[in-house]
Amino acid sequence: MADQSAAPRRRGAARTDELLQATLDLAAEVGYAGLNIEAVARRAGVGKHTIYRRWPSMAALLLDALSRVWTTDLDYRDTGDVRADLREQFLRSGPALSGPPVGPVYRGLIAEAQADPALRATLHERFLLTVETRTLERITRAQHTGELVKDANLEFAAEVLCGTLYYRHLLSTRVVDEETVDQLLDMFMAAYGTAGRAGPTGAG
Amino acid sequence: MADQSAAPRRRGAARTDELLQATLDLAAEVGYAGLNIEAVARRAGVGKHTIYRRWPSMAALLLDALSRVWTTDLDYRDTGDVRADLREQFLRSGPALSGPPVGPVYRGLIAEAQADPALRATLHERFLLTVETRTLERITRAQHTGELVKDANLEFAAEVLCGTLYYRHLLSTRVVDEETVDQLLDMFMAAYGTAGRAGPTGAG
DNA sequence: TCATCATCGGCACGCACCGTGCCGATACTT
DNA sequence: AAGTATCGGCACGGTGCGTGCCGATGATGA
Repeated sequence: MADQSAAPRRRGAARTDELLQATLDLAAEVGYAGLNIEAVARRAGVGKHTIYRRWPSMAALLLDALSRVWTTDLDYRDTGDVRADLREQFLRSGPALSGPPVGPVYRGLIAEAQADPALRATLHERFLLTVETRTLERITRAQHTGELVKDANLEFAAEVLCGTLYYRHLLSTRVVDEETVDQLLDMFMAAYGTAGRAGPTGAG
Repeated sequence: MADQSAAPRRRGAARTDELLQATLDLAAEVGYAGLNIEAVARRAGVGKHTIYRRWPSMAALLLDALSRVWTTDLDYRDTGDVRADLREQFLRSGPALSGPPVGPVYRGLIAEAQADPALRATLHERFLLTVETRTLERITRAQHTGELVKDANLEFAAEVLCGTLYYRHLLSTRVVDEETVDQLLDMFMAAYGTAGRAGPTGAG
């Protein structure tokens, strides 16, 4: 409208990128409520067909939009101190997960997933499970270096770590702050850490 | 229609009960998808006004409907063995939480809560927090009897226990089975239990 | 007993969004 | 330059929302 010289009506992949960006922008502005296909089309100055040609549903669009910004360097650092590395990652991912545009999009997907088991599976596989896997990789290395006990079920431990944070973020009204993360890591290290207990080669 | 002698058009509180029951029945049949005010009205043979006069929104109706069946004796037993009592309760509440009619109603509330922060707070306060509080009470008694260490942050421990189960039930595609509960309790007891470590009055 | 009145079920409305079909215009392809 | 796929715009039927109006029905009090 204001500047039509900047809108040469892109096509194909270029339009796809613009649509994903428009979805994220709209989500950041209006939240999940008010986030629907017609709104995205209006926002992007696009016919609804242009969206439906690319994604079969709002959920599919949200999945791609989330992928676009969920490249948040999810890889844990490895300083040799597993607790410090987990702490840094948890504190960093908190605002990223709750704030715009990820928060509203994530909430939208969770909402729609409640009525769609297939979407729930996809959401779990493409995002929740990825976070768990990254966490599992990091704590597995810590197990190899002796920071964590040998016989721990780390797969489940990773689920508890991530699950607790997701529970806070998405289901409760609490915030994930430093105190939360420290308490979570206290519990984690008390359950699985080798410090302050009989070592793997020690007595008992 | 089929038998009008059994439908003497109740009023007031009696109708309210019938509407809540109809909501639960419908939720059990069609799940969260297809659960809306018009469907409840049709199912109950009722005008929409009769529902709107009682509840301002679908979410409010679902909250009351959930309260109606969420009286599932949530009180933990106290056999003196905190792990066994938690195990029993977790295994019992699993099917109750996932299956009909609680599961679909719960999913519906979670879905709507994603677009409504006030509903999210109400949901957390009236249901999630209640479960956490019951758990906290039970493990606090265990702390007093010496089953759990003195300096543990049990409030957070209760959140982790419940949060992990809710994460499984509502966000992941995994099931909460005996193995899950046992792993969760392994972690819990390893982190907070007094068995197998220096006792509160012992050395260290 | 009978009049009164709040509540009831039924119907219809405007609104919004869904997913689809059609149209002429526009940007790429050959 | 000709051909073609994609584009934006518009309109449609369908569905659920929340509200208003209607006559009927069940409770209430004179």
